[in-house]
Parts: sequence; C-alpha cells; structure tokens
Amino acid sequence: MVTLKDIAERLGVDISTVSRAINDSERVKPQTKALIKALAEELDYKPDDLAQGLAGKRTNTIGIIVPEIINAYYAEIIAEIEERVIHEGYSIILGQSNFDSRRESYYINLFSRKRINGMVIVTSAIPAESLKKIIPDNIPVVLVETAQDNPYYSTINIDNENGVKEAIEYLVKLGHRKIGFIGDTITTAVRLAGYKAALAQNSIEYSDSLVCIDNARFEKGGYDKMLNLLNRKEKPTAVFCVNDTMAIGAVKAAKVKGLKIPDDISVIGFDDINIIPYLEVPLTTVRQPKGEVGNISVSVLMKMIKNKNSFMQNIVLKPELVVRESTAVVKQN
Amino acid sequence: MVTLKDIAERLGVDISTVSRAINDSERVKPQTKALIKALAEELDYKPDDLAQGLAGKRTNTIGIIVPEIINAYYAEIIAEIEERVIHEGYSIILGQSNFDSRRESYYINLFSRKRINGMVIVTSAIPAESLKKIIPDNIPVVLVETAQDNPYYSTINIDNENGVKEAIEYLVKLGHRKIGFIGDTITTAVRLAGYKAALAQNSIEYSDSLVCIDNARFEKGGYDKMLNLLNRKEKPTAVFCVNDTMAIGAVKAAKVKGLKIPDDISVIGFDDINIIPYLEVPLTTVRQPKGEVGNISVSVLMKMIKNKNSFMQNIVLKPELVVRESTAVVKQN
DNA sequence: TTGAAAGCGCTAACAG
DNA sequence: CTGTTAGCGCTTTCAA
Repeated sequence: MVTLKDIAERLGVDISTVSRAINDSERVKPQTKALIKALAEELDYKPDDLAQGLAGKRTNTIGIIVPEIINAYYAEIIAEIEERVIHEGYSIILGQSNFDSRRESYYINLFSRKRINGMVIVTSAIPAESLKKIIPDNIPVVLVETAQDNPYYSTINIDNENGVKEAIEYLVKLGHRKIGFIGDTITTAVRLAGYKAALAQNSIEYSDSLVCIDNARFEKGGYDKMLNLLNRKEKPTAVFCVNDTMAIGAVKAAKVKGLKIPDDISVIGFDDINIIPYLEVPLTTVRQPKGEVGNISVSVLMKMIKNKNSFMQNIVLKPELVVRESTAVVKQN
Repeated sequence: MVTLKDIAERLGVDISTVSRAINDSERVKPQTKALIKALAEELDYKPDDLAQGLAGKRTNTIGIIVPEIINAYYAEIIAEIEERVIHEGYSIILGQSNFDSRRESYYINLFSRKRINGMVIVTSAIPAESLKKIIPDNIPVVLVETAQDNPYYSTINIDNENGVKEAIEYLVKLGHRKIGFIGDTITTAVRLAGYKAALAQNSIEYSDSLVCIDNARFEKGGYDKMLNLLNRKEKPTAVFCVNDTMAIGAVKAAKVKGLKIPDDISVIGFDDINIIPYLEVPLTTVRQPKGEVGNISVSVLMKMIKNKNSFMQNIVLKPELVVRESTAVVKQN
C-alpha cells in the first residue's frame, strides 16, 4: 500500500505537506502541490479510511438495519438509500435484524464501534427509551416505519392506519360488511388498528372470527390463512391482507375453494408491488409511496450529519388506494 | 467514548495490561484481569474497530457487490451471506454496481480503502485481467456468477448453459421445434449459448426471428418482448425466458393475445422464484440452487481469509428443471 | 509555505 | 505478570 510517507520520502518533503496537498489545502505552494499530486496519481495512492477515521475525519459510512433483505419492500429501501448516498460519497454497512431486538442491538453496537456517521433503522424492534440508551448521542439516527412514536429521533412513517382505513372504507362502499383481515404476527399491529377504526366508523361490529393472524408469512402464509378463514362458520365477503404477497396467496386459496374473484369474494392488498399488473387478477391495493422512503431518509440523515443541530423531523407519507380488479360490489344472496 | 486509557487510569495500570485483559491474554494475572473486565463491563467499554484495524487486526468486514439489490435473486444471496458471516463475527459493506464496470471499480477501491478482509462480487462487469489489477493482492475474492472464466479468483457459478439446455431439450421432447428465446441485454449471453447449443444438438436450425433480446427487463420486459415475438411472421410454439420475472410478463402477453397456456403456447422460465406456485399457471422453470450460492461463497471466502494459502476453487452448481403447468405437448395444426 | 510534533485508540514486541 | 515503547496512516495545531 502506498502511504503519505512513501510520497513524502520520494519527494523529500514532510508528510504533513503531502497531506495538505492531497486534501487540496490552500496552504501549500501550487508547484509542490502539483508535484505531490502527480506522484500520488502515478503511485495510485489511496487514503486509508481507517487512519482518516481515527485521526478524526468522518468515516463516510452509514449503517442500515432492516428486518430482512429478501422482501421487495425493504430491498427497495436499501437500494434507494445506496443510490442516494453513493453520490454523497458515503457507503453502506448493512444488517438484517429478523425483527429480533437482540440482533438489532448487536448491529447498533457494531455500527458505533465502526464509527459510522449515521444510521437508519427500518421497523425497529426496540422501544424508544432503550434505543436512546444504546445509541451514542452523537450519531444521527433516522427511524423508518417505527411501530411506536419516538421522541428522540427523526422518523419516516407511512400513514398505515389511514391507508388501511381507506381500503376498508372502499369495501364498505361496495356493500361489504363481513370484511376479513389477514396478517402476520410481526407487521400487523398498526394495520389492525386501522381496520378496527374503519369498522367502528362504519358501525360494523368487530368480530374475531373474521380475523386471522399468525406467524406464517409470504404467499404461503396468505394462502393458509385464507383457507382457515373460509373454513369458519362466519364467512367474509371481502378480505384485507396486510401485504400484497400474502394477498396473492389468499387469492390462490379462494380459487382453490372454488370462489371467483372478485365475484364471490373481494381481496385487497397493501404495498403495490411490481408484479401486480401481470397477475391473472390484478389486485386492488394500497400503494406505498414508491421510491420516497429511502430518499427522504437520506435527506433527513444528511441534513443531520452536516448540520449538528438540525431539527428532528417526523415525516408521515400518505399511501394511496389503487383500485384494480380484485374488488367488486358485494354479491347478493 | 470509553477507551482502554480510561480504564487503565481508573485502575492505575498500564493501558497494555488492559488491552491484554480484554483480549483474554494468558499473560495477565487472573485477579487484575477480573478487575479490568468488571470495570470494562461497568463502563460499557467497546473496542474501536478503526483503531484495532489500524493497529493491525482484522477489520472483520467483507464487501459485497451485486448488480442490483431489488432483484429477488441477488437479495437472497445478500441475505444468505449476511446470515452466515454474522455468526463468524463479520459484517457487510454493500454496493450495487448496476452492471456498470465503473461503479463496480468504484466500490472495489472503496473496499480496499476500508481494509475489508474479503469480498464477493456477483456478476462482475470487469474483465479478469483488469480486476486483477485493481484489487490488492492480499485480499481474498470470490466471484459469483461470472460471465467469463477467471484464472485468478475463486468462482461460484450456476451451470447456466446446461440449465438452459435441459429446458430446451424438454420442450423438444414435447414436440416443439419453433422455440422462442426472450432475454435482456445484460444477463443473456451464457443462456443464449445454451439455447443455441441445445438447438444444434437436436438439429434444429437457429433463427433470429425467434429470439428477442433488448434492454427492457422485469415483467414489463417479458411482456413487451413476447408481444413482439407473437407479432412476427414465424411464430414460436414455445418460449424460453431468461428469468421467471420476464416469464410472468410473457405469460400475460400471450393471454392478452388470446393464447392459452400451455395449450396454445408453452412458456418456461428460469430461477424458480417463490411466487410461482401461486400464479394462475404455475411456471415450468429451471431452479437455481436455492440457499446455496451465498453459503458456499462465504465458506470459500472464510477459508481463504483464515488460511492464507488455501486453494482457489471453481465451483459449479447444477440447476434443475422443475416441470409445472406452463408447458405441454406441441399443438397439432 | 513548510516542518515538527502530538495524538486518534489500539496492538505487539521487548524488557523487566 | 506488567510496564515501556514504537507504530499503524493520517490530521492538525504550533512554530519556524
């Protein structure tokens, strides 16, 4: 590895001069600067980030924690963030938490040991107070999709509750009163709240027998839960799923049970993932603000990194109902 | 931040003793070690990775470059790698290349400045020789899904050519002779070769009018290209798509054109992504060895990191044809 | 405009 | 068993 020392020795100048030259300081004679830069170029000198970091410079690294990488939604956030920070000269160190708070705090620790300059945590599993305790005070944090409010850090959230409400309202307008709810244990809380609120607002009584929530996830989870729902005595005429992937499974299950969508039963998803228009029955769904979350996270984070006392921000993004072909007026019996 | 010095001062011992104690060296009296560890615990001491790295220890960081993160296939590789290396105490710094060699070498540079201990590059866009030039000699590298052979680094590859061959052979067995090929510019080369080889082996003449390759990707890319193919004079009775996502688009296009799958036209994909069993017509596809690529990459990498002169390995993983419902015996006219 | 010197936090001989 | 010393590669006062 070529170091400043190497360059300094070959040129018979002091290492500090070389440092200044390379950092484009004014306090170096243009001629020597040119010489130094030329040699640096020739020798293919590359600064050592560890040394720079130790000596007090920024590490230009930001840490990201997501619950899981294999999930189009989180993957997209990571990709957006990468795309943004690379242009600011930052790089990314990535961890997945598996919705596990121990794993999350492991990464938080790791990040601080590496002196990252900022971090974004997506769907943190750690309570606000504890987070505050384990994250060093001087490092900027953005919380994305937090389940709970957090008074200490900037947050970027989707207005889940209203998204779900809109979906349910729409079903109600179509005449549905028996509306099912399919969710997984992990991501459901806020959305279930929206569901209940919407029912209440429309004077529809909430009934446990219309909701199915368990650990299973992805297409299979939606499939199994839909089957479960359809085997009960009280049958839904419409079903809301907490995400599109599960909705796709649910649609398949309905078909297997001989039901036509949307004629016999309506299904509505959440996210608006890319594949939807290419499905046999394109799903009606609640669209997450695509390409926004990652971008905004970076904007907020960079502001905090560059401006020590920038204000904490709490941003709420509005989702939007996209009506396609999986929902219809309730069937009259 | 609590440092070794802080602990040393409070205990009236030398910093080097503290260092030894914390690193569980034998050469420190059990009692003092206990004292030191207790205080370290109490003060919540955390070693500084930058300092450790600079002082000569491993950084316990590995770099990963993938073409893009939003792609179930690459996302899965990243996730697997993360899952493996976290247990070895390593962390991940991640970059996406967008299939762009400049961006790729940007990250390679970045990685070396950060003194990573190993790197895996998925689908490198840089020729073997140039790679050799820009990657420092002392850092272990694993190349995943390289288009070309590389004499310098360990490689993990899917046997693409044989995978495609199997798919085409299968179609031929079903009586198809007019077999289309749909691919994108970026990822197609090896698979097109397999296609041609399979045709040749079955004495079917290759015809440009049956292949459609352009930049478009994802569902939309497959959709558009299928439409394009179906509007030509020479029509295929079966179509091979370089990945499942495109195949899903292709299926939709066929349907729009009034064709039934598989009765009127067979479609075959590549990858076996999770959603397939839940599609209206579950796709026949070539399954990539799930959960293998990332794992094996880490195994190879770790071996190289721990054992300076471990042998270079070139591993080829076998894909497997999975027959489902999108393929059928050719229709007799 | 440049050099000398201290220091970031830690490790690793080398003495003792 | 423990302290002293040097050094990793770089930045940053402070003098000159």
